[in-house]
Amino acid sequence: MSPPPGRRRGPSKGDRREQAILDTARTLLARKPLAEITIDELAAGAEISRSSFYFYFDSKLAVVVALLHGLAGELDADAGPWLDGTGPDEPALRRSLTALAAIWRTHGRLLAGALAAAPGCPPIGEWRNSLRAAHVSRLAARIERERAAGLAPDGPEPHVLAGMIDDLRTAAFAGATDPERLVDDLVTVELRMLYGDLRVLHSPG
Amino acid sequence: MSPPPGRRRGPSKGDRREQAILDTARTLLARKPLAEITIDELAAGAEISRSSFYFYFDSKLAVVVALLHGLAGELDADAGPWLDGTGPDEPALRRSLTALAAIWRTHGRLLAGALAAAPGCPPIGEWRNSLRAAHVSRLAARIERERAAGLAPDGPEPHVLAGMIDDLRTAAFAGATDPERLVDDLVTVELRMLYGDLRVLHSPG
DNA sequence: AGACGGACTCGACGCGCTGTCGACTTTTTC
DNA sequence: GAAAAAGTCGACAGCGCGTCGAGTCCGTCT
Repeated sequence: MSPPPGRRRGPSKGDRREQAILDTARTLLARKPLAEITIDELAAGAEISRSSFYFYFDSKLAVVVALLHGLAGELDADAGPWLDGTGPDEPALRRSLTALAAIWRTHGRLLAGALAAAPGCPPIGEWRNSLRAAHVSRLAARIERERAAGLAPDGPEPHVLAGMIDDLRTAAFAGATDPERLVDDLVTVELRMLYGDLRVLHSPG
Repeated sequence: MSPPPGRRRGPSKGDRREQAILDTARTLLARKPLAEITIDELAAGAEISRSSFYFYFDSKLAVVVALLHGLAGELDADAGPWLDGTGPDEPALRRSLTALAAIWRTHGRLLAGALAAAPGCPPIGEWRNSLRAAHVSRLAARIERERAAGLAPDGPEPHVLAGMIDDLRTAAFAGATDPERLVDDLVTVELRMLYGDLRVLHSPG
């Protein structure tokens, strides 16, 4: 065949193998948790020997990192209008959370596995931290704006509150079998966390 | 020495060894995460060989389960007044959370390790689930009472909301280096989740 | 053509940790 | 003081990981 005419350099054999490993990982993850997947299986799926696997990736976790990087962009999808907006803009928040739920639906095992492996695997830990930090700092900025404008009540230091919201999302989605069903409740709860005021309630009498 | 006179049956040699394993586990856990602790170390700490360890426990996780059972009681400490009370009783909630924080301070590594091992280790998973279920159902009952009395606004189905609160606590404490410092913020946030009303806010003008 | 080098492949090895087995010693019991 | 129960251990087998060095394939340069 020799290098195809029109374009120089199609994907080399190695590139295709690397892809095959990634694909196999995705396929396996759809079927079982990360912890139960072995390098043998990954290699077998790509039709190479276990030792050849190491030519492409340093470890199973390195595969996960590669997979994760493919998701980095998607994870903020539709979050902009909410994070940059103002006021208890319920529809914007709902759109943001709906997009997140969709990701958790398709990549739940990957995300759950990554989260579980994060302590004890620096690269994954850093990935998680940087994502979390990005979200937290944007949300914290929003909280500050809202408070300064008198739109939101005082409360926990903005970064702390933002962190709690991020944690709540992660915990909720990680534990959910049906992410989309959580969205409405998450919307309500997050808005309360941000804007909820304890009005003194009418005790009976 | 022979069996001591007054009381029948002091702790047998085996009982003491078992204790020694448990103690070693506690000690090691104070120093490093569960995942980095090996059966060898546990056995060495109790001054027996690795194979003798298996006489006492089936696995490292079985030790964790034993440790966990010792905590089962403490984990509800001081939660009664809050869970059985009524209204946004901030002091009661604070006391409950303060007690929880203290447990996370002393047993954080154990709890974090257990949580990480829960998927993939049925006994630990069950332990976690039963604890969670107990808390969730008591809290959900409280939510129902409050709503029926017109003291709390409507919102997510009580069990779902209670679950979110439980998740939030776990995530927050698991990630914290200083659990006690979280208590005040958690109090604020939980009260908002339960009682927070979105009053329509004065837009400027 | 032929030599070179980089991309790629693999079997064999050593390691660390797990869990089991069977034989042995110690302690308890009657 | 003999039988049973409790406790102890070394040796072994298994699994999954990561490494090493030898070998093949393939395009390039001269």
